[in-house]
Amino acid sequence: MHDVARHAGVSVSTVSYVLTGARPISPATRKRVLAAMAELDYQPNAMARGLASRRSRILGLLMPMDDRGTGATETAFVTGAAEAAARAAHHLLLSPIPAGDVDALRRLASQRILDGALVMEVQMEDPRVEVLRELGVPFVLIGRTRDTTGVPFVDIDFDHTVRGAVEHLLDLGHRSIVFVNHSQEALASGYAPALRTQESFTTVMAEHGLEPLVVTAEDTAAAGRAALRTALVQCPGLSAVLAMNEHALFGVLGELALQGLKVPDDVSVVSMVTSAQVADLATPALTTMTSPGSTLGRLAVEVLLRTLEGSGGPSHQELVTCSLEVRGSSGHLRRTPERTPGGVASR
Amino acid sequence: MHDVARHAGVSVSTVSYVLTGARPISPATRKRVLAAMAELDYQPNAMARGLASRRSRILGLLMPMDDRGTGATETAFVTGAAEAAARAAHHLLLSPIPAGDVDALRRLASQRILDGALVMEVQMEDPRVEVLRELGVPFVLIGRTRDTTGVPFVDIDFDHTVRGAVEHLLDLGHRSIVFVNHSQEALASGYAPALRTQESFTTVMAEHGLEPLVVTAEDTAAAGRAALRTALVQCPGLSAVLAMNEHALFGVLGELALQGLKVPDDVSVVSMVTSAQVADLATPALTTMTSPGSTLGRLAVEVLLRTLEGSGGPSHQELVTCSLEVRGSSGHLRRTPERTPGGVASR
DNA sequence: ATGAAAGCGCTAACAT
DNA sequence: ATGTTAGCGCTTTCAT
Repeated sequence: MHDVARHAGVSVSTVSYVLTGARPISPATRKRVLAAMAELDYQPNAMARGLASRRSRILGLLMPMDDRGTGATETAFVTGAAEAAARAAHHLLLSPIPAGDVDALRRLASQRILDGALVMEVQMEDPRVEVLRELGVPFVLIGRTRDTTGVPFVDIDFDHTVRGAVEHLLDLGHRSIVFVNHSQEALASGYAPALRTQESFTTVMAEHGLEPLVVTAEDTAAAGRAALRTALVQCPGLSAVLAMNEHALFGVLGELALQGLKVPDDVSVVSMVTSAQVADLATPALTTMTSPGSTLGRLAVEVLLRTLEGSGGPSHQELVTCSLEVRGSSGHLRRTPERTPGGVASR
Repeated sequence: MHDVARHAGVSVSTVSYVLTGARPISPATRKRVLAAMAELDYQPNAMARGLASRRSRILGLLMPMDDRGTGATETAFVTGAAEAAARAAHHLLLSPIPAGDVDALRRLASQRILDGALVMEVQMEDPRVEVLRELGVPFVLIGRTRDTTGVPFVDIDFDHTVRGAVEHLLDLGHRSIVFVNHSQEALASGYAPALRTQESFTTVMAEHGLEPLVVTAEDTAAAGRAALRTALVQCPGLSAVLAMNEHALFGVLGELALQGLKVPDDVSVVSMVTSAQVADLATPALTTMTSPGSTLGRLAVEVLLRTLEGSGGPSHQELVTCSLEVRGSSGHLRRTPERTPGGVASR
């Protein structure tokens, strides 16, 4: 920077000010400085800037890496966030700290390496909120806690998503709908998307005077197969599956085929918060409430950066909707076949 | 840090030295300093350390986010790398810079924010190698270029992977094997895994005196379906599919079902460099050459950190194998049915 | 509109 | 084994 200043015949502070834009510089000198920078291939040292300005230009992406958070939907968040950060000349620091490891987060946040944080895999009661607040690290949740007063977040509108899916199935004439959710443990641990969708499902079904059948499953195909068998026992007349668990859903599809039940002729299937990529893997392709993809990540970064700028205003809260994309896995209710519970469909 | 020093009755440099371990400290004073740190909840300022030591303790994860690089296998790399970095008290900075954007990489590397870089989505001729070398940023490739002399890397042993898969199919009696690869464009752009596996496949088949049938497909189910139809036209007696393209493979599976061909009774299927998670999505579950998961990412970080420590030695190069996991999608050759090319199997 | 200089919070010589 | 101090390369008052 010293060299650039000499090269342009100005002081170092002037060079700094054309870099930061923190005070007006005459067009003439600015041009000379810029030229000198280009000439010398000058790039400001990030650590020095960070130390002097107390702004690292680094955003933390708090992404617990339990395998649940690792689908195509989450990857899209990351992609969106990374690109938005890059556009704003910021960096993204990926931290795999588990949601419950308060000490590790405290250590990270105390290092003053982050200007702000994006919190993924948010739980209903998430201890990270309190830690970040206490340590004065601005943050935006990708997801939301149970109590969202004063907490900035962007999240999927799960209620809207469930309603869209259920109404699609109702429109097709289905009345016996089973909801395949994540595992009991996921629910117990406060995994918000599972809890919220389940509650919405119960509510919506009740609104239509229908019985809300719910089964839970680990995120594996085997668990999905078992879940479908359970569902068929509890409701032999089952004509539609609504899933909040992609991995289990592929097991459900396999089990349906095994039982001789055709999709969508015998059973309609809708997968919620699912990417087009994943929808495409099944045959027929899955009707989905399509996850917002990179939008959510981008949005989160934009909200966070706005918070860092000025603000003081009310914390930004925003719900993004999933949109219904009808593919081959859902269709009109055809018939209500007699079925042997838990066995092969009678012919 | 000043406060900690006073609290412990020592100088700031002593505090610094217990932090860095750069010179011996008597057990007694070290204990006092540590106690003072704990007492005051002291955490060293990362920017200040970075500036003074010229070591940011940040590793760059250069991960171009074209959608190809976004499967479960790549996610596992990231997980492994993140955890290894955390264990070594380092951070991971996620950069989505495309492999071809030399300027953006130059800008990033010149900021001296990275102690080193992990390079993902490596191309056969990758311009990033030259840039990083020129700017003096140590790096390890996850993948490898065509010419690997003097370039540190960790990669999958694709030749071993292809041999394992082909030999499994040969053992089962299959002779008519089609290789479903990534798209023509991916090959043309120098996507190394696609090029290497295809070459190995051709070689191995030739070694056994067999015709190497190869079809390419975009990473979509639709392309996979089309690819299978093409393959059946070119080789109606086809009894096995070997895939290097997960997305297309699910299309292949769908098309096989449509054509009335059962897996594995009529056609055996093996997917290469595939995670158990993805293998499980299909019914029956896919026989795979299972990708090394988080190992590769962890290894890359360890190699990079070792390079940063001392080094000077020969650049570390390591190939990790995929191991055969036989699931339900592969079985003994049963028969060679007469088939109507491109149509439904005759019965 | 520009310059001079005092830090930012550490590390690492150079001391003893 | 510990202390003293000069930077690290910037930003940002306080000047003019």
